[in-house]
Amino acid sequence: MEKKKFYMTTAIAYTSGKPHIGNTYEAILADSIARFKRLQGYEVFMQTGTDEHGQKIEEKAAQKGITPKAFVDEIAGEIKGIWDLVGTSYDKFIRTTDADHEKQVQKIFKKLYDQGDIYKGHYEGMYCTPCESFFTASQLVDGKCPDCGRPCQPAKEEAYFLKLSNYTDRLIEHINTHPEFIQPESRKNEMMNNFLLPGLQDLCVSRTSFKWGIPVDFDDKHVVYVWIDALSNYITGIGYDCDGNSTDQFNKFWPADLHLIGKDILRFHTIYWPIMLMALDLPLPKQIFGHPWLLQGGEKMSKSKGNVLYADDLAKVFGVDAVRYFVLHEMPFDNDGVITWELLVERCNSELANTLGNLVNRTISMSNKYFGGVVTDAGVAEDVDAELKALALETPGKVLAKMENLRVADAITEIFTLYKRCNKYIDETMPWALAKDETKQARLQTVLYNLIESICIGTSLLAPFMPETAEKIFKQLNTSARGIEELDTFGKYANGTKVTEAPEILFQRLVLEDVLKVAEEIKAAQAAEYAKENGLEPVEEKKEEETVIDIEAKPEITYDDFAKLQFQVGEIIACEEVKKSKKLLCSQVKIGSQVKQIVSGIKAHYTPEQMVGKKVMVLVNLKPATLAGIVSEGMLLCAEDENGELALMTPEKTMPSGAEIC
RNA sequence: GGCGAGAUAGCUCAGUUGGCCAGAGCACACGGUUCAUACCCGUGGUGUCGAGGGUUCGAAUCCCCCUCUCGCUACCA
Repeated sequence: MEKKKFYMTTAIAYTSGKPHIGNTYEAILADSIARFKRLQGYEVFMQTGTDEHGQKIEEKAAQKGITPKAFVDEIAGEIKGIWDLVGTSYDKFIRTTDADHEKQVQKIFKKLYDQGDIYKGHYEGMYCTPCESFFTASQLVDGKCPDCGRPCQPAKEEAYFLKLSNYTDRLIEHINTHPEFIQPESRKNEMMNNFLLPGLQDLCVSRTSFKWGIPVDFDDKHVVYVWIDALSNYITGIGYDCDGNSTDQFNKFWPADLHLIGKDILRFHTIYWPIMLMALDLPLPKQIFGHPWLLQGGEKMSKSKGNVLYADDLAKVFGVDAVRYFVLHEMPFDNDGVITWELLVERCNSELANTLGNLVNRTISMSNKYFGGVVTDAGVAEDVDAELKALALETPGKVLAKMENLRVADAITEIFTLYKRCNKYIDETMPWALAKDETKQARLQTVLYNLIESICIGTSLLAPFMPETAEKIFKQLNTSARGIEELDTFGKYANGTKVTEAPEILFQRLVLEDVLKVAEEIKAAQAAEYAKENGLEPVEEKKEEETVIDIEAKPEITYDDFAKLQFQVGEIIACEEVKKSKKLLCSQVKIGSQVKQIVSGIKAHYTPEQMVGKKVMVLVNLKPATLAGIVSEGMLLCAEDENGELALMTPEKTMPSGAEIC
C-alpha cells in the first residue's frame, strides 16, 4: 500500500538579519513534527526557506554597498546554516529569488489579473518604509506607523489590488465548517471578529516605490508585493504550474496538511492565502497552526534591548538537542513561552542530565559490571516487571495521541514519564543486591534486559525530538531506532547484544554561575556589535550622521501657507486620562486668557501629573475634532524619535502663556 | 471602546460533559539507597481554586456582577 503523504511548511524567514531562537523555534517545531510523521510511516515533505524581496532589503543592501542579491545570498546562507545546525530535516529549502518561483509568481499574478481577481487602482495613504505598509490616516498612531511607531509619509501610488469580496463568504463558510483549519482555535475568533465579519478591504499586491521584487511582467513599473510572492512559495516549491502543467509532486502533495507559522502572520495565512488559492481554484491547506512566541524573560527579543538569544550560542553551551528539548518541551501550546539561561540550566540538569542521561549511564554501567556488557533476557520475570512493561507499551499510543493534536510538549512529557519509571524500577529491583546473590544472576539479567528494552522503546519515540541524543543512546546500546509499528511488543532488543564498554555522558551537568558568565560574554559581544552597526560607538564622526532621523520631505509651501498656522505657548493647568482610551490624555491648556481642551495620544509617554505645569507649543487654530467622545481644540506638538519616544516642545526660556510662536 | 483568552501550591502549569479529602513538575525539607553524572527512590502543602452573589443535594468546573492580566482590533489632530 502506498504511504500516506504529509506536506508541511514553515513560514519562510525574512532575510533581513540573523534569526534568533524564537525564529529558530519554528524550524525545530516543524522538524520534530516532520520527523514524527516519518516515524509513523508517512511520506513527509517538509518545506522551509527564505523570503527575500522588499524595500527593506533593497535599502539594507544599499547601505552595505552591495546588490540586494548579494545581501540576501549571505543572509539566506546564514539562515540555512542555523536550520542545519539545529538538525532541521527539510526536504526543500525554497528561496523567493529562485528562478522557477519568480516565474510562477508572475504567471499567478497575470492569471489573477486576467480573470479579474486582481485589478488596477490607486493606493493613497500613509506609507511606512520599514514596514513596507500603507495605512489610512486614521490607522496611524500619532501620525506614526501603528506597527513600528516610526514616521510615515503621505504617498499615493498606482497599485494592483486583490479583490477579496468575491470569496469572503466562501472563506467564512469554510472556517465555520472546518474547526481544525485555524489552530489554536482561540485565534479563529480574532480573524472572524476583526476582519472577516466586518468586511475585508482589498489587498494591495503591487508596489512601484521600489525595485527589489518580482516584476509584474505586463506592467514593468510594478513589482509584486510581498504576500503574493511569499505565500505562493507553498505551491511553487513543490512544482505548481499555473498553466496546468504542475508536477506529479505537486499533485501528490497539495493541499498542504499543515502550515506552521508564527501567530503574528496568522491573518495572512488564514485570510489572504486561502482567498488566493480559491482564486486559483486550488484546494485549501488542511490546517494552519499559529504557534506562540518564545519570550526572553517575559519580553520580546530585540537587538536594541540586547536580550536576543541565538540558537548557535545556545547550542555551544547546551548542545543542539538540549536546545531542541527546551523549546519543544517548555513551550505551552497556545501561550507564549519563556526562555532564559537560568531555565535552560535547570531543565538540562534535572530532566536531561539527571533523569535521562543518568538512567542510560547507570544501566550500561551495571551491564558492564555484572555481565561484561552482554544483555540477556533470562526470562525470570517477577510481578514488579509488569508495571514497567505495561507503561513501555502504553507510551507509544500516548505520544501518538498528543502529537495528533500537535501537543509536542505533552508528547515529550509522556516519554520522560517512561524514563522516570525506569529509574524507579531500578530502585524496586535493586540490581546491586541481586548481584551479591549467586542464585539471582538470571533475575539480574532479566532486570537489566527490561531496562534496556524500555529505554529503547522510549528512545525510539524520543528520536524525532532529539535525534542526536537518540542516535547516541542507540549506539551505546548497540542497536537502532524502531518504527512506531515495532513498538507494540516488549522484547525486541536482541538477546545477547553487547553494549558499549565506556558509556559516554549524554548531558553534562551545568553550573549556573559558569553558564551565566558565558551568557554575559555573549551579551557583551552582542551589545558591542549592535553599537557598531548603529554607529553608537563613540569612535568615528559617523556617529552624528547615523543617529539623526531623515523623514520624507513634504512638498514646499509658501509663506502664506505657513502663516495660516497659529502656534502659541500654552500652559497645561490640568490633565487627566481619557478613560475610554488606551492612548489619550485630555489636557486643559491655558493660552493667554482662554483655556482650551486638547486631547493627545501621549498616555504612554507622560502621566497626567507630569503634564500639569508644563509650558508647551500648541497649534491653536486647528479645527476642533472629537476623539473618543471628547472635543479637542488644538494640538500639542511633540518631537519623536525612531522608537516612537515622544518629547513635548517647550520654550527654551521662560515665556508667558499665550506667547506667539512664529 | 469592540471581540477574545486568562486569573488554581513559592515558581510553571493540568484539571473532559459540575460529584469521592483539588492535582503534576520544579524548588525546598526530611528519610532511604549507592549501580550511576553529589545521582536515583520515598515522604511532606492548613492552597479563601482572583473578589462577591446565584443555580444545585453538591461548583475550580454552570449563571450574574466586579477587579486585574494578556492577545487581536478601533480611536490616536
